Amino acid sequence: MKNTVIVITGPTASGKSGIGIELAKKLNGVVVSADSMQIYKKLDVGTAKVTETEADGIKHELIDIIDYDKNFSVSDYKDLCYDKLDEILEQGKTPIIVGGTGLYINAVVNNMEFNKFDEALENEVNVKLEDLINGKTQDEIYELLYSMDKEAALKIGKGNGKRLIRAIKLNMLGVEKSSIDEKNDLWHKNPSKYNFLTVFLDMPRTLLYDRINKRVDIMLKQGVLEEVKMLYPLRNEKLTAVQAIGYKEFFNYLDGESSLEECTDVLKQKSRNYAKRQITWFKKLEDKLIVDASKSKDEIVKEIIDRYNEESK
RNA sequence: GGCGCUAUAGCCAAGUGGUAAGGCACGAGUCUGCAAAACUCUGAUCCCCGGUUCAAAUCCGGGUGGCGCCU
Repeated sequence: MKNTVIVITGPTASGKSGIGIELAKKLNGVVVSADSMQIYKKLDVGTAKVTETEADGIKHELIDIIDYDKNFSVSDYKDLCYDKLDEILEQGKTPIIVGGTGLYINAVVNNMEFNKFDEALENEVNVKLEDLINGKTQDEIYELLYSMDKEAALKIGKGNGKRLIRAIKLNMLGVEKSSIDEKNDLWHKNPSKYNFLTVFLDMPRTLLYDRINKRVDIMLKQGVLEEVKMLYPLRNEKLTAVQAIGYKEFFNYLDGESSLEECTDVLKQKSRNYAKRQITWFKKLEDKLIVDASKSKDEIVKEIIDRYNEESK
């Protein structure tokens, strides 16, 4: 019989962390984070990491696993996550995945399979790709992909440079993106060795936006700016951590171009925008338990545990 | 009280006679290795009334609201 793994998702500020901890207390659980920014060390306040007090003795995995000047990918995440799940299950504990990164959740829940490439080959391709793309306009890059893999180009569209380049790279590595897409629909559930109980914490949009705004104010009081200053020297590097919401919005303030208040408003705005994108993602998850996150923590936890007991019978 | 300026989508805003640019927000959505990223889609007949004209957001008169100045 498959082990049941609880997955708590929801937009930023919907209360995921707190629910995860409560569940872990009741189910002898360990929290496994599914957050593309909390994996970075030292980005604490801005990414709303759980504090030691909040964790209250509950172990959290896949947080602080990498330096912020390094890059990381979904594929890495999925492998690490499955390892952790096994480790926790072996100890007879309950793994509880908690996080808001849609792609990461999807990779785990739908057991997405990523191609493995030889590292040397990949490095070689990276260099060639650089030459190939250098100086080209986006339209030209689109044409290039169109000549290699028409279907993929049409699907991605002219505007999305990032994905066009990725598809070209895949092609150079000997894989047609369009053929992968055919085989592995992003939303197709590949069976995995786990039974996932996916929970989506939902609440009225206005309430959520209000909570987000308030949380930003709290982050400021907790000293995000210190972390912003730490990241500031790296602002022009191509690093994942630099794009985290909660930091880049204050770079203009440090440059002296905007006031602190203006930057704070921008951050609130960006956080709200992000929450909306997250919701779009989670709405599409299959077989999920939708819980009204504006209810009390106890009620929410009870609802989830009832369902959990039912599923793990 | 007088004089001047102004009134375009939720907000900012272009357009000064031929039938409403753009940006942001909101909403909807895409997503297979940077994903807290990147990208796509979606909205108004132009404050009100009257006039001039084949034709007005665009000109004229009046009204109303806002802004500024003056006494």
